[in-house]
Amino acid sequence: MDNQLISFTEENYLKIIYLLTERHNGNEVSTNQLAEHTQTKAASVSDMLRKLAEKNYINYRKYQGVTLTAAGEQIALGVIRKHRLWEVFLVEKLGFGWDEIHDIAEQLEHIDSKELTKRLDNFLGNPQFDPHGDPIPDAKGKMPSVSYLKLSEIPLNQSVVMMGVSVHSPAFLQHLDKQQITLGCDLKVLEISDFDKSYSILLDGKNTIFVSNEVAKNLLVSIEE
Amino acid sequence: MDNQLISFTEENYLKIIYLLTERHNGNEVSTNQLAEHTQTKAASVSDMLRKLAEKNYINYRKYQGVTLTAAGEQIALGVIRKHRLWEVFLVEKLGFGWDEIHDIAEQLEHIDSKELTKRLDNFLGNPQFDPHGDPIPDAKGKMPSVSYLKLSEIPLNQSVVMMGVSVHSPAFLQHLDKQQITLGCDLKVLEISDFDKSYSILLDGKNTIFVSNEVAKNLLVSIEE
DNA sequence: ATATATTTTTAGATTAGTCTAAAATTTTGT
DNA sequence: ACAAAATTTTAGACTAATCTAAAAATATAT
Repeated sequence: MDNQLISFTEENYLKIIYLLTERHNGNEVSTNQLAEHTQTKAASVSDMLRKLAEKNYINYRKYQGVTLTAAGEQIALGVIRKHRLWEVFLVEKLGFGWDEIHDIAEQLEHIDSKELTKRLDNFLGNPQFDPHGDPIPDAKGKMPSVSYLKLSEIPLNQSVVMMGVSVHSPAFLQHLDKQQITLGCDLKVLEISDFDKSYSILLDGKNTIFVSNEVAKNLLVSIEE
Repeated sequence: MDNQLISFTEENYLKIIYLLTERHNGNEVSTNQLAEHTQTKAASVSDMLRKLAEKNYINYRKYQGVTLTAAGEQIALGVIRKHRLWEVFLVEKLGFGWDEIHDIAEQLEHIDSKELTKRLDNFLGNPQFDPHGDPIPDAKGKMPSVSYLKLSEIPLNQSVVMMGVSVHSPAFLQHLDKQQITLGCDLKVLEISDFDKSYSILLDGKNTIFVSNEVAKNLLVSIEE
């Protein structure tokens, strides 16, 4: 519709490069990492990197990994914007669980229509965050600023609000559902076991729940003002 | 998601074969017709027909055109169902005009998730017709029965209700908008000009409007009970 | 520091979907 | 009915995205 210059596949690579670069605090992304996340082989990734570099979407020095150029980042942010808006739609309007939406949003993120994205954004009330707490870039690609901390870095007895998750696997999200841990809930770490580093947590000031260290590391929270 | 056996492109061919067969009252669709509607060349269509026939989605006798098998029809109906449901979404929920939605729905119709389609259908109130008046097949592929007549076939002074359009081009739909002809409005043909076969029509019992024969042929109506 | 292991790139193939040009078949007009 | 016109299919080629296997570059470990 709006643009035939970039393929579905190229969009995917740029999105993944963006997300992995972010995860690595701006450091280059390697060929093997991309192969893993694109579900292809390293050889295929190399080919695609050559192509994306030719189109000036990435900075690529052979054997040294890649980062996005400004042009590539804009495309990635557009895809991520659509992905996260559709996730809001799926949860808020269609009643999907946060563990069920990723694969559908992976498809919807490639629908090409500026007007659709704009109207969808409005229909949803211009949300700033998706159902996993991830920030939604605006139409110009600007991300809402976030400063989440891992629950595992919070001192004992400090009340915090649950803001997001750093893992999106259905298994993890379903585990949180079972424990009634949801975005916006109140958490206070009462104790960390010497034995297995598991956490005793006061949930919403009412119930005490127990979570593993693995869970605590992947809960993103912020301190109440 | 639900099925990787059929490509985006194959789905498109099956959908187009369905719609053209319907338009020709069940008669075979020719290679050239398909080439025109798929925006490809006849040679490409021949290749694809061989492939679709191998997969038993179409009945294909060389040089004789094609019809869908039961399997092919089910796939086509699924795509058409999604296309029309998304069109309802775009108009009813996002406020698009009926002239703006086709190209977006062409993309959305290939999103693969049974659960999404089911929830979308519910969210929209299980509509039976899309914004152009076309019937929406149900989850099993059953079409609501329709018996529309062309306005050009209706006797003078017979009141009818506007039910659909047989052309979906933005230009035609915008023309109807300008004349305030919308689905559900009341139409009565007062006179047909001997000179140019243009129609004088009483709209909603209030205003007299004039439409060309070309327009009258593409307005689908039904007689009020 | 250099041999070994790992990672990345290149070379050469494959598949899906498309194309042009030419051959085959069907339709049409007299 | 048959020559000319139109349609459809086949043959051979191209592009995008992928693969395996082998070569090249980089990283690691004693």
